[in-house]
Amino acid sequence: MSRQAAPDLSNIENRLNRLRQILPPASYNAIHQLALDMSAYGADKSDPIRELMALLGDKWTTLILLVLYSGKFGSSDLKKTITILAAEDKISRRMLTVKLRSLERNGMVLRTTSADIPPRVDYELTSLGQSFTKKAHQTILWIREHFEAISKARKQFDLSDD
Amino acid sequence: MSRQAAPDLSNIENRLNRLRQILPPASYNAIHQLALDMSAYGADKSDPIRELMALLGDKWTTLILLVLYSGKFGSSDLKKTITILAAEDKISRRMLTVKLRSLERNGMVLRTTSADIPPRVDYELTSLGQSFTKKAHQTILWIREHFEAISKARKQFDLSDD
DNA sequence: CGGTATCCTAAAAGATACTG
DNA sequence: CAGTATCTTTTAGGATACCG
Repeated sequence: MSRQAAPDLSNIENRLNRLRQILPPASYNAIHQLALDMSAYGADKSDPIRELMALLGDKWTTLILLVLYSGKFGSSDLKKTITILAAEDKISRRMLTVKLRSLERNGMVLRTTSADIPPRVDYELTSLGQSFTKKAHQTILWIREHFEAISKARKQFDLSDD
Repeated sequence: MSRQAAPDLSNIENRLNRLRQILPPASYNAIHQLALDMSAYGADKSDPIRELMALLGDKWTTLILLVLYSGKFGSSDLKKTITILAAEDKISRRMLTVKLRSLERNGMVLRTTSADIPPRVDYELTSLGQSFTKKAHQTILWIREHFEAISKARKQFDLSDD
């Protein structure tokens, strides 16, 4: 349970005190550890938690990660494979580059260029990226497993309320 | 390993065939099961996988879920608590409503209104929502645990490239 | 071709005012 | 005060043309 890099402790204490003032004791006790866990979840968009969660939630990143989880890909094959998996919703070259760069910057993807003719660019996951992708995959499998319950809730909501 | 609600099997077969044509056998074999897992990851934005991943990735939903994980909250306390945890970046009433509605529609949140004076509205997680929140929490803890590696990768990237 | 820069559109999030 | 409706701002994503 390493909680390294605990940022700005006095600020956290301050926030915990304010929570204690407004919440009933039961809620406060329940939220105490959570508040510590979330202490890095800040307003700053470049905060790793915010940025990586945003990546997982955007239109393409998760798909890119999952494809790369099956091995090293050249740019062209990567693009084609993603398009097929995404049910023919083509990823633009720009978006592919933008998302790969974010992943590379966060240590998830390794980009290798060869000076051959024609020049070749390959992408693969780092071990960090593989571990991250496993987490994403687990979440997706959870959603698939609960498909039915979710669909049922949607139907109920759409009928009763609107 | 329930894989219920397998959608549009012929379409999946079709896509698998096209993947086999463009990929080297090793990549194709590695991606086979993945392609099945992702077969529901479609262009349709209301697809549960896309929608729920997008929720986890947006600015407020994960925070809302984690707060509600500690119990039932009235709307006002929920708003205050989120603001404190989000380092004083206030959530607007509109965004709180929008995100809670999405969660309610997907079966994650239960909303109860009492006709008292003054009227009171409470939000709490369903058991589905609790399970979903655990997954989100695990991902966040993963990111916290790998904070250092991520920061290091960022510094390296920012130095070398720009 | 792979990547980037520029421009444009669409969607998310915030501000504000209104309703009950 | 809880929620919604409307308007504005910001950002993600796509189209296209250009550079290596």
